[in-house]
Amino acid sequence: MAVQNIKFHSNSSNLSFNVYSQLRLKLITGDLKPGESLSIRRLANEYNYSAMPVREALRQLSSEDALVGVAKKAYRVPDLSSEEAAKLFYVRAALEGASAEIAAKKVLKKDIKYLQSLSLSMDYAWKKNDASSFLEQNFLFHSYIYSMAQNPVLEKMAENLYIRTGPWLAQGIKNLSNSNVWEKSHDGIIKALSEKDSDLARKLIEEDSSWGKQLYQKELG
Amino acid sequence: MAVQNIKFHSNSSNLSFNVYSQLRLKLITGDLKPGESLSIRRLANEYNYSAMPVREALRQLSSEDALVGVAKKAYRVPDLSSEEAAKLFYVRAALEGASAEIAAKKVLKKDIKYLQSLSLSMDYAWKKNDASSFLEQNFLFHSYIYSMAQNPVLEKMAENLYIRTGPWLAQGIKNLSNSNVWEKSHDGIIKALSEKDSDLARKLIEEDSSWGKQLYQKELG
DNA sequence: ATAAGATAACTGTGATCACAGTATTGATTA
DNA sequence: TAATCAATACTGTGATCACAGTTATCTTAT
Repeated sequence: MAVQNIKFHSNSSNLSFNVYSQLRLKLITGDLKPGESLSIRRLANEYNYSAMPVREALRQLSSEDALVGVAKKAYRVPDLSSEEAAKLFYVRAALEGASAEIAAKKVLKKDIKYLQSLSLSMDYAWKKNDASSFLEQNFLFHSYIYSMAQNPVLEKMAENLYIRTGPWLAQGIKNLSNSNVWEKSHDGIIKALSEKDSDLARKLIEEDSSWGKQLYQKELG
Repeated sequence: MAVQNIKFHSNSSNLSFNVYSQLRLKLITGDLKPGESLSIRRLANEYNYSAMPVREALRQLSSEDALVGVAKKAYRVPDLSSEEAAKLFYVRAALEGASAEIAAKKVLKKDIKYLQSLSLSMDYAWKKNDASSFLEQNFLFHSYIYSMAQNPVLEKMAENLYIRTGPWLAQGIKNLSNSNVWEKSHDGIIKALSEKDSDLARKLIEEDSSWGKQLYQKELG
């Protein structure tokens, strides 16, 4: 299961955590679209769980602002304004840049190898037009760079921001997957990291974040 | 009730949110000490609520890493190592600095007035040796600066980091409240803000964060 | 007196029900 | 035909129970 690839944040052996992980993945791969509404009972039926785990998963996601849940209305995927999304991408770029800068100073050979393999898989997925797989591995790529900085605080925040930008990034990607805007910018990032060029790594990662932002804005017209 | 002064993050009219807010305040004011364990049923009895709202509040706090909750063991206030705490203070200082820099460019007269009133109250609380009130208003001071940057993403992250450093800051303050290390550093911050000196505001806020860090480290020595 | 083991008192988790708001549907009326 | 209002089907929230794992206590044996 692809879900197993996503790194754990807390205890695994909970049903709540299962649901939480699966929903997170759906946000990343674009299975959940901005504005879409989620109901506890509906998801419980769908996954064949009881209401309780779903309920806790939704609450957790909404406390992370990955979903919005007000009063007694259904939970929803946030439907951000253009400015709100821009702020999200802005902060994400800042934290990603910081992570990459630190990561470049600590990088090991095995890190480079892993990132290269992810980049290859992404290329493959792109050519196959498998947006879902492409997006999941894009997350893994970025997430791994966060983890390289070895600052759990930074890492969790960056991941959270990625999740929140996920649905918009996905929407952008899926609408453009036939044209070839995907310029393997990750290869440049890997090169900068392997050469321990921290300034360049920061710059390129920030650009990569902005790329998602531009895709989203192009979407708006 | 003092709790009402703390700004809302999500829906208010929930029992869960009440509990959440009260616990958050207790983390800030040092009513909850590092390593202390919290139980759902115990808190439910204490607050005269049912288990459900407490349960959701605890889960939310632990998803924000303000508490830790693993497997089927009791929730606990994190008992961070010196390095972990340092990382926390480091990231907090970075985000606070960014907030202050932006805030300095958008500051209004009413903002200055409010911050001054908080600074006065803090001074009063300090002289009265009322650590709890001092700490609560310190949070409000910092929190208000986050909000001035008008970036909800940044704001929430900074607040989260403040909550997480809360118990250590509180411990540091309470053990030193008779000596007068409190140098009204906030007045300098207010001055920098009112003069729209964004670089200085960033620098002073970062120092203020570090102050808490030093208090904590002195504690360890 | 001390260590080992069983028992009892805790812990979070999952399941299910009743309730009160919210949204949608459909009928009724002008 | 279109608008208004009642009824119905939804929503999250709160309460309560059973369960299984964890921690503490107390007894028992050496």
